[in-house]
Amino acid sequence: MSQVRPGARRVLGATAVESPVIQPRLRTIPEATVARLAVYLRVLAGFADGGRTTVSSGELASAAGVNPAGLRKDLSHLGSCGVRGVGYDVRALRERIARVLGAEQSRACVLVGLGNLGTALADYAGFGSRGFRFTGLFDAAPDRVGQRIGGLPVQPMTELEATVTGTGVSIGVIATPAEVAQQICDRLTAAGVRSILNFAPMTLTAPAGVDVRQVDLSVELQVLAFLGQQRAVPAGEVPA
Amino acid sequence: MSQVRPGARRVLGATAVESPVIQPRLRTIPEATVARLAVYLRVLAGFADGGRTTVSSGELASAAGVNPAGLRKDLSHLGSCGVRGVGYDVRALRERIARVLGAEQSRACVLVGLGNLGTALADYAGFGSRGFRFTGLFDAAPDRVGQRIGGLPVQPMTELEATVTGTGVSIGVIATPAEVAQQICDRLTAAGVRSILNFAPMTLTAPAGVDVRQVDLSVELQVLAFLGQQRAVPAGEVPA
DNA sequence: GCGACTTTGTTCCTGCGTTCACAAGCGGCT
DNA sequence: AGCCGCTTGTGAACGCAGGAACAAAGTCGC
Repeated sequence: MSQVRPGARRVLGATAVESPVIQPRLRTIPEATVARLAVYLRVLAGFADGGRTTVSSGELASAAGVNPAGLRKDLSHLGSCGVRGVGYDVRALRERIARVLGAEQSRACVLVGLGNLGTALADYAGFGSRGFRFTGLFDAAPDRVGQRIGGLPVQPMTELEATVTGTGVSIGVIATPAEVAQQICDRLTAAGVRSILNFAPMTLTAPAGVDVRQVDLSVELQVLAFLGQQRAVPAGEVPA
Repeated sequence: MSQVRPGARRVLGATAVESPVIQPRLRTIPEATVARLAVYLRVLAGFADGGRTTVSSGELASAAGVNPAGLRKDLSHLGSCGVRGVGYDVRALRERIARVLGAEQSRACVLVGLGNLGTALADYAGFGSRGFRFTGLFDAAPDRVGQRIGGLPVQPMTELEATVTGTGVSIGVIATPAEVAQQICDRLTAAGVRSILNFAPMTLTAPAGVDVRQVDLSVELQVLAFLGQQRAVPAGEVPA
């Protein structure tokens, strides 16, 4: 099971400018760990809803689909938070992870492109409960402008820059056709957006200092198809 | 990229049951390479549409957003296909990658759950052009049954097993609410589906031999938010 | 025909991620 | 109060991925 993973395997965090006296703790968290922390957060919400107050690493790992030892190592990156012999306090761990991921504060996002996928994203309840809120929806089609999706009106593309600079947007989401994705990316970065999530099947180029994450839904399907094919013909060579 | 993926970094392919005489070539392809091959395939389609007949590793790597050396290493997994001093033949390389990924043959898929996201997936043109076709759309809501989406009628859940066994479905896509995702997964696996792509924010458990890939859209956003936060406060410690 | 340039394919190496295994610490029971 | 069992946290080893550098090979120009 993999979360989309065609990504840079770079190590996150500060560039090791550590003052050795003040900061004995490591300040870098691997990207793979960050992605799993988000999953743990979701699983912990389920445990909390079920009334659990403590969980062991084994239970949590099972629910998240990972190795218990790896889960403990992931959690060790944010300091000791568990009690030996007992486990982890659900509430405290949730807050700790949320704080590290920055999910405690609401982050303003804009969404460009409200076709089927964009509409699904705007309506997706999972974003709001995880600290994200859309402050602007934009589309180039005149007949989409003015529609309300998820309680927010769709605005024309001309308003993009004003909304970005006016509402302190930190993340831009692109769900447009591939042909215009690069152009949207340019406008977003020019307006000051430094984090972009791209759903268009197109490799974006952005200035240094801008983080771009690519989600290509068909890539996931193709990896799955490869796995299935490999399983079907385990010893067969690719025909000439 | 990462597409989302906090995932197993397992090596795909046969379990090294190689007959040393017949098969001198390695039979395993790393999962990360498979994901990138799918991206190369998309980029190559763009070059072909532009009339190009040959490309160098540098051009291809630039268009795909990867390192040229890494690209050549990826391609070396499927045998020498380039000409030194010239580059790669666009057409031949496309066919080679498509064959390795199994994208040359049309694969039957079923899609369960036609909310906003499911509808977006059913309409997504990128699937059809990459060797995937939906042979069944299913939803539990009576008012959705009978609607035509992407030329296909939505069927009631009761028809799921019959369609799976009748049309030789190899991949099941789940886009339902999280509460029923596990139940759908159980029905799909019971009906013989051995590859599942899950968009519900819920960790699925499946029998051994079934490949499950998880795509959680909010995980991507949270990784992006973490990157942005890390950049904003490079020296700040998490407050107590 | 020959030399030089271009580009591939491979090899080495460094670093990260994952896993296993064990020591340390805490609660409960007697 | 002391012991036992359970769970965390960490240290070490292993395997994989990514990057750089180099040799092989083919083409273009003279």
